Amino acid sequence: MVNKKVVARLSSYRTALIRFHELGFVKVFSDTLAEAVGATSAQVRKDFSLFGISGNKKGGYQTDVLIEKLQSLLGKDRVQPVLIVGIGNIGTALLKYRGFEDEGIRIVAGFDLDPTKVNRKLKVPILPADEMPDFIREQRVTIGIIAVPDAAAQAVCDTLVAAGIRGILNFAPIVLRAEEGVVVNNVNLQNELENVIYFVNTLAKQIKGK
Amino acid sequence: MVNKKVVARLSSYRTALIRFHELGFVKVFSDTLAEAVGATSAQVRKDFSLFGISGNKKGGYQTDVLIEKLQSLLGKDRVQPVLIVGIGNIGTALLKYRGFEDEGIRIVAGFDLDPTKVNRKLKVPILPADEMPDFIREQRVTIGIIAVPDAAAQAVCDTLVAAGIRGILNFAPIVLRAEEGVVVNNVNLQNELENVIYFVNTLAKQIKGK
DNA sequence: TAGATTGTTAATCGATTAACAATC
DNA sequence: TAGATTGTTAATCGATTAACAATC
Repeated sequence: MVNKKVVARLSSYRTALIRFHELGFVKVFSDTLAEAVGATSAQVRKDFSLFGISGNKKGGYQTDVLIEKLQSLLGKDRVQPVLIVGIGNIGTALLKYRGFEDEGIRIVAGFDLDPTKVNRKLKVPILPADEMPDFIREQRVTIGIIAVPDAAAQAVCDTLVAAGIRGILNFAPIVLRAEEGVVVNNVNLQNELENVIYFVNTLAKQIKGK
Repeated sequence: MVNKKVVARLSSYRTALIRFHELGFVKVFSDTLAEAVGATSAQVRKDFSLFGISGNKKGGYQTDVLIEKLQSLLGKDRVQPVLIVGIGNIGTALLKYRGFEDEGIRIVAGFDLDPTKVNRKLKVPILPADEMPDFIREQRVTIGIIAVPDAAAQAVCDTLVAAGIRGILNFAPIVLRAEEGVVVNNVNLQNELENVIYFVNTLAKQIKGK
């Protein structure tokens, strides 16, 4: 069954493979790939078989063919327009991040309630929040990033979905409710950091306890 | 067994509980909490029992007591010093993010190779990369955030660990190798977005296919 | 008390890994 | 051919959920 975790691994395989390809590898074994992404070779083969990707018995996988297949699975064969709501710290960082463009992800606009942030002349324009629904409909954008304060996040989510957004990457630390058929992925940086802190402290205690 | 996922849920419970507390809730049921974080009530109770947190049969959990316990588990009872390596887009966003301070996370310094980014006069100073090891040792920092380009990430990781860092939040899209006892959490924003794109595209195809 | 909720055990579900036949 | 690697099935492992006795 295809779930979030499997697709995340596909992304990792892809990143690693591109690196291998740049290093001149023409073929790659499940073993090598597994090592690069921190998985097992069985898992690599299992994942591939799930998507009908096959290699050569004894010969491994042909790097370029494999990359091609992953590209297509991950929608890299065409440009994916994405918009960002909330031009604060995170929103700005993502807006400026040059790496997306190479990866077929195009940030098409930013939106913010604060009129002083609006700037239509930028290559990626920052527009007033109330222009969002029309923009989404006209440009047929289906993916959005929410980087607003948590109190505003659900309302933004509702507006996005009503206008036609089908997938959301959410940085606000709340569980967004959206209708069936809308994909929501959450990134909670504070929790991630807390997680690290927890394990560092627990390990430190364990060592002391010995 | 305590794993990353359980601790991530503790963080979510905590966030939700603080919200409940602000709304004046004196007690909360496993049911209510589950709903707020998108889990099941059985899971909430299971998680709590794992950490020896108990409530009152019939009476649920006392909000303030519960928050207190989670705070202590998650290391919120003291300030956690954290440093950031790589003052690019993400690094800058995290450096500026005001929310950490309220959460007991103090960004104590940023580090970058680029001398034009160095600025010792800021409240959170940005220092040259080569001062990192001494800084870590002198200030006894144990948590670091890596926000450098992927080609530099492993070297930065090695330097951090050698100087005494025990936990890393890594934004570079590679698997970092670190000795046993060092905690590494990865945040791969590109993969997260790719994930959303994948499912949006697959769902769209499914609907068309019908 | 009767009803509701916890805490925990057992059952289920899902994901990962081991193993090995097929085969290049 | 002999050796190595894939592709897949079965076994294992771990996490989630269901269920229910205890009890407030």
